Amino acid sequence: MNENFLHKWKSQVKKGTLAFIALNVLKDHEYYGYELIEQIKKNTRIEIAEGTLYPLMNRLKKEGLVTSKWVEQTSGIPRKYYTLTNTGEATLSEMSNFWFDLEKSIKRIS
Amino acid sequence: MNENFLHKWKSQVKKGTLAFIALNVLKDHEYYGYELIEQIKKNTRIEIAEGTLYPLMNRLKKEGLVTSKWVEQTSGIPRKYYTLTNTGEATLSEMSNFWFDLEKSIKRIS
DNA sequence: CATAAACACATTGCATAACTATGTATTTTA
DNA sequence: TAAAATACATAGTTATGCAATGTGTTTATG
Repeated sequence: MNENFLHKWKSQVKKGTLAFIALNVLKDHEYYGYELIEQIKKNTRIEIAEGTLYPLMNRLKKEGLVTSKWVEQTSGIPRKYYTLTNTGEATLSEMSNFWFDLEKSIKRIS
Repeated sequence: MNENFLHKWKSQVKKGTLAFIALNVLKDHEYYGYELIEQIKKNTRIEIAEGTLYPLMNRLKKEGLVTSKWVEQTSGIPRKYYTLTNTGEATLSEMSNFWFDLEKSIKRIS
């Protein structure tokens, strides 16, 4: 029923949500980009395209919410690991407040 | 803490969410635009600018999720009332599934 | 009584972010 | 030896929230 609208809508809902999810996953563990995609898929069944994740992580880095470091591998391509900063943790906390308020509001009307 | 990022982020989260909220509010009651803004504010504390709501309702109408009818007032400007269509109800139901799945996923990682 | 605020509709232009497509390069599997 | 998986990245398209602006009516207020 209105498959096209639903498809577009789901993509719109991901705006902002993906940043929130990525920060949450990085909260208690550091991951490199490709691994983050897998972790998010495993934990939330949400599939993030690489073309979505890498620009997202660059934005989060630019905003000072995460830092990154290159880690050379004994074999293969070096991996870029992301860690939450203090600002990142504080910001995530505020994001959680907003998110759970929104949840409650939506439960109230649905 | 990163007030600017938070501001932008909240605006991004609203993308898609506002359509979901508007449809939910229209589920058991028909409202006109200006009234919808008030109802949403009252029930969710979320403030939608008029420049956000009117284009949103036009999109929902174009997608066939709502219909609208002008109602003349004995005094004052005529009001445009919105009603959910059958397609709108069915689509809202699918949106709810996606939303509550997303909620659960985020609870799992936060 | 005049003026501001609230009511009620609408559009334009900007900023942001997800997604598709594409690209590079290495390693593993079939 | 070719394909798939790993691992990074960017460019262009598309959708939507929001500020600014516009029109016109009704109600409150000083």
